[in-house]
Amino acid sequence: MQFPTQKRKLLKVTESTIAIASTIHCSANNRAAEQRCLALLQDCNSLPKLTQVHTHILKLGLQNNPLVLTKFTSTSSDIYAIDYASSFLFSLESDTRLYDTFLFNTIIRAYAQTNHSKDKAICMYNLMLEYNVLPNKFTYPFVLKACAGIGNLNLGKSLHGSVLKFGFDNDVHVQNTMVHMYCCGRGGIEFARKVFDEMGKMDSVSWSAMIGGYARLGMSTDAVSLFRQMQIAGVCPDEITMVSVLSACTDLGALELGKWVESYIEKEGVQKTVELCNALIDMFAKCGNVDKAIKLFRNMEERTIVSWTSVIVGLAMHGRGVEAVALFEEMIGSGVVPDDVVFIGLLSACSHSGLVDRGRDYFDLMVKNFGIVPKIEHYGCMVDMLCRAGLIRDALEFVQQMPIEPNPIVWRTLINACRAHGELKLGEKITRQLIRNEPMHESNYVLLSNIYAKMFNWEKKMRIRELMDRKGMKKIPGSTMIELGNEIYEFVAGDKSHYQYSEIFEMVDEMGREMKQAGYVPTTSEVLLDIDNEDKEDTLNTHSEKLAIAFALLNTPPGTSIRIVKNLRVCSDCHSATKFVSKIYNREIIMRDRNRFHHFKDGMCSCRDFW
DNA sequence: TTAGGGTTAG
Repeated sequence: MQFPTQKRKLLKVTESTIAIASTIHCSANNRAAEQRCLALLQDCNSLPKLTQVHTHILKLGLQNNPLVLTKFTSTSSDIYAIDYASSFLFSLESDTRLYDTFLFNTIIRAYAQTNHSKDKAICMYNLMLEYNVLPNKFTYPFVLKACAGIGNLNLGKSLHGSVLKFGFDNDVHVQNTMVHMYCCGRGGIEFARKVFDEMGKMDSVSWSAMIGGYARLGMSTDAVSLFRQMQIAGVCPDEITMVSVLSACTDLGALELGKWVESYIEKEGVQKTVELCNALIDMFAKCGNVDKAIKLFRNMEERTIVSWTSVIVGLAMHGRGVEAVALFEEMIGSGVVPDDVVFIGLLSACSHSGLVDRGRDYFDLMVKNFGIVPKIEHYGCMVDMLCRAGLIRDALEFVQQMPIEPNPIVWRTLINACRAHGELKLGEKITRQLIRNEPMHESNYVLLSNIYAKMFNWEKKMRIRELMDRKGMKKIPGSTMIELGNEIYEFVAGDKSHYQYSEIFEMVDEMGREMKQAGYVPTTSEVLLDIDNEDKEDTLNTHSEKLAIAFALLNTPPGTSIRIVKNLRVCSDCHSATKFVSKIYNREIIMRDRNRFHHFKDGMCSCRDFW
């Protein structure tokens, strides 16, 4: 952060604005005019109004009036107004008596609330110290919030130092914002926890800040366990706490826990804000009960674009693309203006349901009718859609014609499709190029290794493995979670850590025998190791999905549904095996993988193999 | 005459 540069910028604005002002006759120190301007600013909530008042300020010669300028700054979130006001204030260097804590706080707050100029809040804070204006207990929540938005941990630590120096470390507002700030900085969660643990008295905001921090980072079990501690501590959670807890449930796929949270909300009378309803909808949709999500959505009195998006994305994940499209049309019909995010949901709905032509039409509609500039995510959806439909060459052509640089995610989508649809040479070529550009990303090597496995080229495959070992890279282990009773169990491949492991492995063997009788043929090319066929089958049999399903078959009543959550995409062998299990054992199996839901029933999967 | 925590995305 270069404060002097910032100051120069501010002064530049000042000069041009003074030039405008000097052309107008000024009647300075006009008390009545000041009052009039303040009154106008009171009712100033839009940019056109603000511009009008701006003209008044200049006409009346009030551009040097700190009261007017402070008000002008604080009423607007418009960066132009904030820059304008701060420029004038700091051009008055001759009269530094004007600079007080309140004035700085107002400007710091205004900058902290902007989307892209939070760094200016920090500049103003530095300027404040340079002018020897003392910060007070209100200054730090503003400046820490700005720092949270920037996500700069070192800056945060230095602000923490100032908080201690000025003695505001006992103020609960400052402490809470500090927890929040540390949660937002890369690698800051432990510092956040330290501040949190050392707090004397925590209120619901303190707990929410910490739980929310864990939830955002995907440390969902920590979020849930902290929520339990909050209850033990006797602090009453509010609707904001519940949003974070629900977000953690969503991440874990913990439907039972999510349902418990819902009943807790009802029982405790937690205010059901739009945001809380949205979080509930998202939880139900992503934990496998999209119908419940729809029901909640239909019962909402007020909906936001997030509500619509949550349901559309939910339907997309369940492969109910036609309904997602219908809901999108209903949304447009009801006058809601779509944003870029809802289009990502809509395009992914088309992708997961094989609606290629609809998807292409919506992409055009987005650009032509709604003026949304497609982001890489939208292009990614289109590539994914073409790939799933097996149109690899179309997808490649699409990528080559994209006006923006394809990111590695787009390339990996294409590579995966090449592998799945047997375009192995093309896949190998793209992957080699990708590895040259992104040599330290482990999944690129895994992709190449998978392609060689499919080519039965064990030698090249081994070389990739060795290369990964030399570079110290490891494959992310696949794991599957299952919720049973009040516990969440997690399995990894070949997992023997569970107390029931011998029964689970026996069950897996039994499943294998039954499946073979029913005609199941193991897809051995999915196995990444170079071993003979019999061992390969063995490795496939102990994939985390199969262990979790065996565990569920052992511990749940016959005929009941089984819900499992996989951290990566389900492998094609487990996908095929689960179809057989659903028929043989007469169980509905609902599997969420990294991309979508698979509802297995009677030997079929809802994804219709569009995965 | 000022303050803290939350939701949607391949």
